[in-house]
Amino acid sequence: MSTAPARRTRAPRRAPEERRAAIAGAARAVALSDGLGAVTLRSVAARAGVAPALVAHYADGGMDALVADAFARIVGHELAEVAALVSTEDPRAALAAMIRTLASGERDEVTAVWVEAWALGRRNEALAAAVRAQMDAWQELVRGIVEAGVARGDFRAADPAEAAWQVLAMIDGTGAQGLVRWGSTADRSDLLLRAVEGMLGV
Amino acid sequence: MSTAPARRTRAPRRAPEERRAAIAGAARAVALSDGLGAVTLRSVAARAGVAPALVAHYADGGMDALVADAFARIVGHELAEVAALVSTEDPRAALAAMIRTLASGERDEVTAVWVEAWALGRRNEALAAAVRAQMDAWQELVRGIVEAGVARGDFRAADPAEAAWQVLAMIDGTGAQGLVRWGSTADRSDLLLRAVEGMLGV
DNA sequence: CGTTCTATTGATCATCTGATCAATATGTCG
DNA sequence: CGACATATTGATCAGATGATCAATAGAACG
Repeated sequence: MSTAPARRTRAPRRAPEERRAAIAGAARAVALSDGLGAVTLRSVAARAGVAPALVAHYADGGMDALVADAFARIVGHELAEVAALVSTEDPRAALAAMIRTLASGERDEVTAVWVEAWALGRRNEALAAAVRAQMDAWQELVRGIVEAGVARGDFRAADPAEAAWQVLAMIDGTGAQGLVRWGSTADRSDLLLRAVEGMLGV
Repeated sequence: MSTAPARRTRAPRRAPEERRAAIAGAARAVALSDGLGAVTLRSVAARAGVAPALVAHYADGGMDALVADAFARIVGHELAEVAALVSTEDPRAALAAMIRTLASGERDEVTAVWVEAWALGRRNEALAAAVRAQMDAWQELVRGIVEAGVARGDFRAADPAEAAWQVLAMIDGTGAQGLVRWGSTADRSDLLLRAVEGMLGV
């Protein structure tokens, strides 16, 4: 039965920056597949093919910082993706494209990361700071869309900054609900798009 | 310095149902003050003034079930409170009162419990079931208000059931954001009320 | 080749988790 | 008062967590 405890061969020696990046990438992968709460010294080490002590060695601010970094990388990547998707479109189409992408159901892992970040952020100050930063970045993106829409007369919003927060709250709330309720996919995007367009007076 | 490890006197013998209720109450208290994730065998035992083994003895479905029960009690209590607050008012006032209450900032602990429940619900099926049940109950309450408002001509909503989900998503999303962003209180209620009234065409 | 630097590791620690079980203490009933 | 039923407990287990430190191994350089 070869109950071999999966002996690991010694990891090849790497330049510190390279190893650091590999570990950060492993943390990101663990967070996406098993959740932010599963980002532990040992799980990250296993994913990176490295001894747990090495992860501790490179995690300067402790595991809290590594978790915060994994969150920032995941969400930052998603933001960049959506920003690229949205940049060329006119405001209404951009809003619809963004919502369709975010609620498509393939992003459940990212949504779960967001929800876990809000929860864990209460006990992990580094994570809380990262969450605030990413929320600000998202709000900026949405505000830009709203402002463009208002300028064009497509949207109606007295305060685009406030409207952006409202849109994000709607997106996040729907996503959180979907985590426990609708298994994976779903056409939550319709529900969501109608609500947001209602809020923006489309 | 009396580093006395706080020796506990033996807990007085109680009727099983009474003890069961006391333990459930302790779990509720721990969840409210330290979060759902802090509801552990030992923390609940300490709060109840009882040996950890006794908590395990009375937690029939394991700690998962105890956590789910604590969640259901907390959220169910809040629902009953809000339902009572809202029952006599006309729809517009009821909606405003509900939102003012929920976003008042004194409910941050309950909001945190919701967010943690969404996160933990992915690994705790009993909790996930409780979350679904409470979401349904809330949706029913909101739907009632929306329907009354539509009947009266105060609100405009093609599908009150869908509108209720949208209102809840907005409330939940705003609450989740507030957990990490705005320290405790805040006049999120204004932001929230304006958004919801916009959605309902007030 | 031999030396040096350092990336990597195994071992270990203290602490936490949920859980089980025999032993004990307490209340009740005959 | 004595015996029974059972609520309660201490001890203990296996597993997981973050973290530290001396020892090791590998590569680069003289």
